[in-house]
Amino acid sequence: MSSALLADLRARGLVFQVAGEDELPAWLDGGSRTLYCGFDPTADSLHIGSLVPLLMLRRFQDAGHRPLALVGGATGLIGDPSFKAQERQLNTPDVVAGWVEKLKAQVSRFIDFEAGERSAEVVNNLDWTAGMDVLSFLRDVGKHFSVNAMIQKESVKQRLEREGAGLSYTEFTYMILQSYDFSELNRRHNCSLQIGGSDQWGNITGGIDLTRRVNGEKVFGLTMPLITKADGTKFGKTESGTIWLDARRTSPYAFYQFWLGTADADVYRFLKYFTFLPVVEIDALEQADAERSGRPEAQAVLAREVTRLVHGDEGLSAAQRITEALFSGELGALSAEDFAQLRQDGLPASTLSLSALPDTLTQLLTEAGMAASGKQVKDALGRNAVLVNNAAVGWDANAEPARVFCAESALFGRYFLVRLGKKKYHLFELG
RNA sequence: GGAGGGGUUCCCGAGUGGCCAAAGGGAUCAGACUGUAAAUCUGACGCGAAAGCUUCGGUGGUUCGAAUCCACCCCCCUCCA
Repeated sequence: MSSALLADLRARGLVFQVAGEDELPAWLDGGSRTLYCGFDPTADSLHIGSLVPLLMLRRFQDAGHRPLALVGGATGLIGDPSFKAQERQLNTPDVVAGWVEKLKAQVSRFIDFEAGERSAEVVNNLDWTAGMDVLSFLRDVGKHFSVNAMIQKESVKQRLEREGAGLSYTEFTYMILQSYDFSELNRRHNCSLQIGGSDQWGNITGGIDLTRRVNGEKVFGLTMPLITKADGTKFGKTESGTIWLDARRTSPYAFYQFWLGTADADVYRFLKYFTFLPVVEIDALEQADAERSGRPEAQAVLAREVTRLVHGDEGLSAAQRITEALFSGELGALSAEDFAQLRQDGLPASTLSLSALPDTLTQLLTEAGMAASGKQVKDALGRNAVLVNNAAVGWDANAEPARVFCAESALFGRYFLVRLGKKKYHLFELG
């Protein structure tokens, strides 16, 4: 059963490095095992960078194992230096504690807590570090670590070698804390496998070594590859910033759109990473797309699957509803109820008062958040890239917002759907 | 504690008295071409509709004029102790 899991993970390209490679398949096949992955609270929500590990926990659970999601209430107070170019600023304990609670809830949506023996659990490393005193830490944990070995780790090397950067003792200690987590989870929960992103390799092997020394236990590690894009730009960022898992930060519609915009060169790989679709199905889809000319179907499948995983069926249908309405080019087909629904569904929207319009369109659209500055709106207006209810508006109208936004041209007497560029929409409702 | 090197517009990085709102690259935004893809080409890119206003770690100073010179302060890095 479980060596089948490993084979599938490999086929998906999800296995980057394995510690204990020779024995891992047999160990997994030998029964229901406990594994963990850590998520540090660096914000009040995880972003899609955490999606691969989260789904990985689920993949293991579906294969009969027991996942622990560790939320780093302690490590989040320290900051992981791994492959970070600079020292990070510390957040206050109460802020981190608040984020821990948010992440707990978020993480919980991806794993099953009602699965009998393989039921998932959320743990917090603050539980076993908060009460520890410095001397115990130094004598019982720190003594097992060789600084000579620690400074050899790739993850901190650039910080140690690079001119203009540095590494505080605090962040340097991060590795020890995370290693201690592994040994504690091994002791408390018989957890014997840690998974994480490839940047976590140094921390994971540190934990493996410590667990062997203090518990005398052989434990395993597995890392997933860094998600890259074919064009070399960073995955997970877009014009409007990070793609978050929290619907309040990134609406299901924006989330769906993000995946829909995946490049052809990346989409089949992403399907393997981010969905539970069988590899053979994905390969078949790739084949079909290649044989057909024109637009591939893969992006739509990817967007649908991932949006459903993160936002559920409701989030998905809201996202699809908006997408359909906006990109079908048939605004006329929308009813007044549809507009109300779009706003409900998370289409960026705001209320407009005809009697209190700003002096210029640039002001109006900038304030609505459609562009970062008036210059961008100006540029768009000058290129006929602003459409109000599907009618192009030119730069000459900039000083006369009242001409564009008048009661007569409002759809259903109250709606203005403004499009800036190809993809940015904003709904104004008279109020 | 000592010596040296740094802090420039989102990032990297030029700029050492006026020609600097500040080269170049990246990112980003818009246009063309397309398939809400990529690549390519074009334009924008401190704020402002404009007049104009505000920037080069901070505070003062020199000067007709300072990112550039001076003083003090803050922060970072390297080496020595």
